[in-house]
Amino acid sequence: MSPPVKRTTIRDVADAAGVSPAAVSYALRGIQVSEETQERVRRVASDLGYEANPIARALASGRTGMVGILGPSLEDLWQQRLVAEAGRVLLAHEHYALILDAGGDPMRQRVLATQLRDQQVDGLILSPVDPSDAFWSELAESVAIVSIGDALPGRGAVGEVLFDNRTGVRNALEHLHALGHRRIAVLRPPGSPTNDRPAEIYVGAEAERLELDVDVVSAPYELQKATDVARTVLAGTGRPSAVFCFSDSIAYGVYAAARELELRIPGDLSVIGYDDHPVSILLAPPLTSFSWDTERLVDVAVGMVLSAIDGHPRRRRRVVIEPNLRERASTARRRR
Amino acid sequence: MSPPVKRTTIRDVADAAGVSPAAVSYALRGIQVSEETQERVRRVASDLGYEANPIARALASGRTGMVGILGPSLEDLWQQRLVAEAGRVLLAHEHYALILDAGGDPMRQRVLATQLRDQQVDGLILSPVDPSDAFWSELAESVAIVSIGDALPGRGAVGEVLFDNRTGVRNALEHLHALGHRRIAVLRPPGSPTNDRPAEIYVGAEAERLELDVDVVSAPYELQKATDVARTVLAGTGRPSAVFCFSDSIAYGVYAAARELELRIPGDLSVIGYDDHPVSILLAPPLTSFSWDTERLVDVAVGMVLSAIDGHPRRRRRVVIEPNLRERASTARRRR
DNA sequence: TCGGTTAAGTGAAGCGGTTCAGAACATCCT
DNA sequence: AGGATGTTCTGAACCGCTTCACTTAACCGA
Repeated sequence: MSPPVKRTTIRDVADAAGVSPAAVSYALRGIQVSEETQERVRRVASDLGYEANPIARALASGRTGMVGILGPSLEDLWQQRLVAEAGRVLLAHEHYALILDAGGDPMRQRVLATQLRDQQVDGLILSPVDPSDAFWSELAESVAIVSIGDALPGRGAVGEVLFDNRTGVRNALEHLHALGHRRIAVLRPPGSPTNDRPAEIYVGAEAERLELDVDVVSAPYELQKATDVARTVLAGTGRPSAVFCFSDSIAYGVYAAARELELRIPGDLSVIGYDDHPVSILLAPPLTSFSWDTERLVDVAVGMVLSAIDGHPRRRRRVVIEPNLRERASTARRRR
Repeated sequence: MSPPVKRTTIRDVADAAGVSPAAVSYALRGIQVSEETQERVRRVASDLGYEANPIARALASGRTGMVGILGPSLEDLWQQRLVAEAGRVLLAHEHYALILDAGGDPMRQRVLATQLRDQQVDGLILSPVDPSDAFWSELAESVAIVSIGDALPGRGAVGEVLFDNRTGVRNALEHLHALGHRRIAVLRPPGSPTNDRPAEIYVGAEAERLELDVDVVSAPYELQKATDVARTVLAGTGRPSAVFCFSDSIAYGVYAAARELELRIPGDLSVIGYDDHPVSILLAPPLTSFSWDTERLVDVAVGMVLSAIDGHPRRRRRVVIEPNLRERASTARRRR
């Protein structure tokens, strides 16, 4: 590897074109020099197969062209989709994605975010973080942050793409209520240690309004662990007749647990997911879930970081994505 | 963003500790200087909250600490898993993953790989590439490459993690043969333009041996497009009674198409996948598939790049992963 | 004709580390 | 005692690009 093939540098191009390195630098970026020189330099550069060294460029310009993407756990299928899509969009805008996941540990998420900042990423896209943690707004001081899913307090983030969780929760619970379900479990991913996530507040409020007996339980994204949690929830006395999961991945765990316990879906148990992952429709039975326009979401989020990086109008933008209940076969009227 | 917070540099630390910048550089990496000085420098550094600038370090040392991971398409669930896992392992070894996907276009894969090399990644992990394309072995001259799935010709790659596709194909076809299937479609991801992928050769040989009527068709990873291809395959005259897919994602497309066409699985159609993605077990019916030890695969692959990067024994290593047929409910005896 | 603009291009100083050659000093061996 | 050897640390030259301040030359209007 890296044999002594001397990389052609900007100086080589400068010499060959009979101009200064500075001129080459300008020419290749199409500024400051005459059309004529630009043309000539470009030709020489391509003849020599010159490609600017991104590292040197980053050091000199202070911009790396990299955007960090940090989600709580890439075990979650939806987040996998999210990062894949984001990487694609970033690349289309000549930026690279540095993708990290916190393995479900909120503390680790902080550490990694700091690391990413120190790694000199130009921007950061954070998929659900704990909005009550001041750490994030502080971090936003030193790097352009776009938050997905949760609003960051203060004037921190340069952009926010939020889910209308309140509506989602309402629709889900109303749907289950209408089907006769009264005892419902809500499985949410592990989040804030303080337990005061907005989602939970919404759940409480709606439960009260609809006079539902709702239990909120934290469940990891990992299929195996989610299954364990679901097993516990479903095996206990006073088993809920319906489960609402804040992630399709978690709902898959419920499916697995239900199978083990020989509970039929939707006969014995109704299940609702969140995210509407493409494969959810292929499950047995197809999963009722909330869908978002993920592509648009990613487009918007990436657009926000990039424009912030380019120093564009700092006006903070907030986009709210509406949930869309896809009713399929995993929910049914409660059997008595 | 990036307010005028002057980063603390190595020089600040040097001044504060009363030594030269060089000494700090050495001390922090634990070489060349006395224990005593190391200790002192470390203390000062942490007091000042000093973190070495990775970009500057990369420029000076010629090593970025980044490893590129390039797969044909992140639409494929298994590849999503692969990169997620690889990113995690790399991070554990203090390296970052630069993840790209070629969107199913082999040509694009070449372009991106070059880009990644120019981006100064220390190593490259390539998930299936066309092994007959000399481009890859040439690229291997200038960067440490580990190839997953296909062998690279020549003494190019520093490592290879191969699937024993021959065995996989044999097992799959024998399994279907034993169930009475004679007319079988094989769906493989889009690969080499020259169509001489080993997998195809194996298929041909096995088909001949077992006297099977096998049709090999190229199908994209994307669920929607895979469904389209599957629809065509299943709707034609002389419809196969079984389909073997070289990726679970593609098998999902078959499921979707079968549903549309009202073909029952496994009643009217047997389906075998490849990769055994965790959710495949939850499908209706659970998908028969080949499983690999993905975690081990990733560990090995990452280990190979890293040791090559560290200039360790250049002996090229080749590991072959054995397939493991997980027989589930998507295959059944052929109805007559 | 001449000062004032403007456009095109140059030189050199960084960016923040790493690393090589050598200085300074102590230690060892004969 | 004196050269050989070793250890610890320093100075300065990079790594390859960007960018600021400045020079040159061309052009302009009065």
